[in-house]
Amino acid sequence: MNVMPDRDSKETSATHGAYLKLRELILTGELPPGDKLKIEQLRKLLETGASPVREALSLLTSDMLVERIDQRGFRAAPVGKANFEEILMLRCTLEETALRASIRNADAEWEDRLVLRHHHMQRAGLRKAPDFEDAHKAFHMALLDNAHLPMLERYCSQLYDLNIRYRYLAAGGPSYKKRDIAAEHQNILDAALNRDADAATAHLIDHYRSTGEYLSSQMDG
Amino acid sequence: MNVMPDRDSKETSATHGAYLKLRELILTGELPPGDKLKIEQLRKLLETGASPVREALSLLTSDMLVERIDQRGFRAAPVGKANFEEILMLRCTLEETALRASIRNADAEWEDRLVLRHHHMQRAGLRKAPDFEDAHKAFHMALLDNAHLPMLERYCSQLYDLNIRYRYLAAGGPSYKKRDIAAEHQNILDAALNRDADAATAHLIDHYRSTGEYLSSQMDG
DNA sequence: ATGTCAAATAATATCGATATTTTTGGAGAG
DNA sequence: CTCTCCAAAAATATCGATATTATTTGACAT
Repeated sequence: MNVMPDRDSKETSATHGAYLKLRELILTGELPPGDKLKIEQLRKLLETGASPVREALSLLTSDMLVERIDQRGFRAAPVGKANFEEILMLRCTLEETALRASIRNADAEWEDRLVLRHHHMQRAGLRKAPDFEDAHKAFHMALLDNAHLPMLERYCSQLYDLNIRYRYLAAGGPSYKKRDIAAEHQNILDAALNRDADAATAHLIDHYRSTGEYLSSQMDG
Repeated sequence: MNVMPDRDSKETSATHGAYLKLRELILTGELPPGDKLKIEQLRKLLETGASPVREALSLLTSDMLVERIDQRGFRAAPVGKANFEEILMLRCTLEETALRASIRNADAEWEDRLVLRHHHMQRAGLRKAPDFEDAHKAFHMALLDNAHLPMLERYCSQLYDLNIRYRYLAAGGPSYKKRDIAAEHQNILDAALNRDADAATAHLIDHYRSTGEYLSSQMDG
């Protein structure tokens, strides 16, 4: 009658599962940019039907990680220097807007959230934990989420993910230079807690520009 | 060698057809905000199968016109004053960025395109043609497309569509005050042709803010 | 009356199979 | 030897049906 004693705590949807798995594969470069994504091949890889795979791919086009060519299937989104630089530029513009709005709405709960996220990120970083990537994103998104601007947050989250992809492609992993990144994060955090919007955005943008230049130099030119 | 006297502009895909039709229905308010979008109901309305409907709805979530609730189907995205104001703010920020980049790349071909789009929009407006809406969007997008920043263009296009929706919801049609809108468009065009980025963005933002305030006043508060 | 629970109903998510379309490979003509 | 065209193969898009999950209904006890 039924299949398994399934643990109800988790998300039980073939489509959503396929979405998360495919997203991971594309972000890490295991499905390389420009590659044709054949339904049958993915169906076997993810051990599910064709319908969930198709829907997951459709959802990934929203995130600009997959391109859909009508009547000709799907492919992993291509990469390039121009694309990378557009992402960098948009992140600077949009995250500055979001961060300033967040600081404008600053309150005690937000500060608590920031401190906590920062702490978790530090812990994960020191232990080289595999969830450092998640903690890093959580900290950055926490900086922005007090703006209460859901569409802007969505854009920033999308762009963040697209940027992760370039990090993996450039370095083969999340092991980009961790030297003074801790200090940069600390500067952003301190400025945000001081509610100094100018300093916070300056530090944030410097943070992006410096890692951006490092990645950009590694690309083709 | 070739196929048929069939125009290549014709899109032969049930999914894409359903996408265009559903998009239209949501933008014009025929499928009202918050409404549950039942597959079976849409399947009959669009005279197609369930798979194309599902995929079209998935694609519309990218455009933020449809919300997907896992295991509980789809619904037309809700509306609200906060949402409208976020759209307005994002449009001002993003279109300013794009317009400045467009002007930075200004050349003769772009100027020609602008003049042409503006002319077509005027013609359609005077004749109250039903394609004024399309011509209006084409003019506004032409202002931005010389930036050669595809993601930014995509965001602007999405936000433009979301704004159309509020116009229809507020007025029951595209008949918002046409009084001095022609003059506003002329000002934007002239400034762009003069490659005066400051003036062009100022006029563009004024244009959005004034129609924005009109719509905002009509909403709930 | 009212709140709870289980059966009935309705809708979604998924599967397997088929129809269409694109791509591939090779034979024949120039 | 190259190009064109047609048949074979592969892949996509779509359909119809089923299994799963959410929602409603109504009986029953409090």
